[in-house]
Amino acid sequence: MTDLNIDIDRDAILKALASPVRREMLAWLKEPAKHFSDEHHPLEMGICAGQFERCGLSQSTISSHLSALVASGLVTQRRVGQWAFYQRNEPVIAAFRAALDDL
Amino acid sequence: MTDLNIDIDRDAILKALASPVRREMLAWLKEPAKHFSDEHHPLEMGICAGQFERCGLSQSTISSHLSALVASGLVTQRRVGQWAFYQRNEPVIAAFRAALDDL
DNA sequence: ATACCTGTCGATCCATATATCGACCATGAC
DNA sequence: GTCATGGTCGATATATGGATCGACAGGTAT
Repeated sequence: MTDLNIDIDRDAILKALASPVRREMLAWLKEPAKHFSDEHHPLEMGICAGQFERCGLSQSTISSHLSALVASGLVTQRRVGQWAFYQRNEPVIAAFRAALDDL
Repeated sequence: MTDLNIDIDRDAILKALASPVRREMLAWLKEPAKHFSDEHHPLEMGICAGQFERCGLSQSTISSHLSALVASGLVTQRRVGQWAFYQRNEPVIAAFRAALDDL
């Protein structure tokens, strides 16, 4: 089972979750196969930043949303060459959910 | 079986084979697993250009040898992002060997 | 009204692997 | 000798995805 005692940054996480766009991104990452189909990269690597352009926002806006998610710890980034792949960080998400009980 | 009637560029091929460096590169590509170990890319994609730096030549020299091999048709190039992967073009090699009988 | 924060954009910057360029040297043909 | 050719180099250019920057608009608090 996952460790719920990871130290998380509640502030950054809540700030990250404060935007509908970022919440939707996080949801997309939950089921990559359902929302993305990248013929160029296997899904196991995570979702390539460019794939998010489907949401209609500009590259720069997407990049900043993604970096907010990464900064919060909710999402991890993996760089491969010129690409950046993103995945949910489930342990952090679980720990955050657990921490909400202390509210 | 492979088709030996592919039209090949004898001139370019012989020019490519005229250099010991290029012949060695071609030989390395024959057994990728034996000569290369790239933890970053699966061997099935071919050999990444950067891997050839082991031969001690400069990047620019390597690049020009590789492009001569590609131009000759003996080798194929596959671009993936900022990388270029190379593989032997066995059908062309076979056709060339067959064509040598007409000398 | 002013100040502040967030989201957004276009433009620009950065990082990286590869490609091209210009110069030099050695060799062989003439 | 002169010339052309091929290999080599360092320096520079290219390409591309992503990151950062500066400006602007809308909302909210004071």
